[in-house]
Amino acid sequence: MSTRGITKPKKSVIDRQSKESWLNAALKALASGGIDKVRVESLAKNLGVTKGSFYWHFKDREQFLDELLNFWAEQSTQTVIANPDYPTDSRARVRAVAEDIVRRDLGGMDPHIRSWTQYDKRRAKVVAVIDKKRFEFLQDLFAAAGFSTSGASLRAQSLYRYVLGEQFISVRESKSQRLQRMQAHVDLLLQA
Amino acid sequence: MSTRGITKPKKSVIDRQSKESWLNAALKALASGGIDKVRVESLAKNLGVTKGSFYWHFKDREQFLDELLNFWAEQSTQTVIANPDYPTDSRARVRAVAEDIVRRDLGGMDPHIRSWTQYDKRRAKVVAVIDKKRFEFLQDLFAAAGFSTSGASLRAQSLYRYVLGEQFISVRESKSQRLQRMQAHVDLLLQA
DNA sequence: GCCTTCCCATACGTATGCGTATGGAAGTTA
DNA sequence: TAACTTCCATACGCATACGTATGGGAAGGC
Repeated sequence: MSTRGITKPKKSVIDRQSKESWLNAALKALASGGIDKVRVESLAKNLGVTKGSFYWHFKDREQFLDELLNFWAEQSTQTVIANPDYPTDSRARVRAVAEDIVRRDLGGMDPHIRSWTQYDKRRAKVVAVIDKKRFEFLQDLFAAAGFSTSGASLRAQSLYRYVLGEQFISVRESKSQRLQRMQAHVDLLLQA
Repeated sequence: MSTRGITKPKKSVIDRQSKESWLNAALKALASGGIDKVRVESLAKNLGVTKGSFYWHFKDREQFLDELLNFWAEQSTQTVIANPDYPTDSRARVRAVAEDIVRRDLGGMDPHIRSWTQYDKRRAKVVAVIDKKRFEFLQDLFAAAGFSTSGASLRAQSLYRYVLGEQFISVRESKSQRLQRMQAHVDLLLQA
């Protein structure tokens, strides 16, 4: 995976960049101003190096953006599926997950990722895989809460669209407001 | 508004462009590949003219994009608020509107507009105004269906986020599937 | 038929950003 | 310490796209 092999981190006097530092800088730039702000010379400036470093670590910008997308995808699945201890009660679990999504702002990178990848079929497929994983996770939650397959599917879709849609609303509410809305929404989904 | 005054359309032999033809071409380009595909020389090629035309009609690209956003905003409010004959029964009206959103693909331009404007505070405000109008429209619908102010607000938010979220899901379903899901979702919202 | 206005073509200057070539400094190994 | 590897700086060529300057053709008024 890494070009550096399995050698130790190499603490050096001057700043040396790794692939990860470039990718993290890119994620930050992406979140701040979209994919248009992810420019090699701009990132280099932020990192305090020059393009020379970039083109040593990566072939070109295209390949770099591919790695960036995978970078997000890996983080994304980790934070959703592999998660801390949720309640054992199935309905309480649904609520806990929903609240966690708002509280820890999971999916906060989504609008930036989707705004970028929606016009690129190949990259959109990567996002589609994430969508599928997340959806199935939610569906299982609702299924465990006693809903039928179709009922759980409907509610999972509804919840997922709710989360996605929230990210794109231009008038952003406070976190507490969003949390309250989410709770009310989940109540609606769970009641029948 | 227009630079051409109130003179007649002037049918001429060769192709002459109006502001509207540029804006329509821009909307098409925007939908096809995002704001990055809205380039003056590219649009000119599509219209069969050169940049000379563009810079006669518009000051520069920035001002053009402002007009483009307003162009969308006007169309957007027209199609949502001023609408055909919906049922008089309040609950049936909610359903009809929801179905209409899917069927006529209202909000189909939204992902392109939002992906573009989300990093621009000034332009995001324009979108926020549209959000507000749409939301109040939906809230009134639910309020008329017998829900309290907060209950109608919650349901309007839920429905709006659902619609917004749907546009950004990478795995696009068929229109009939989406229609079915929407109906089920509205049923959930209306039942309590 | 001429002149004015409207609308566009052409050519140019400039800025940005990608990718490459090459040299060199820091760290590693022998 | 000499050779070698790793990582980056510098300088350059090139493509894209904006905006401007200028000229000119077409349509309508006189």
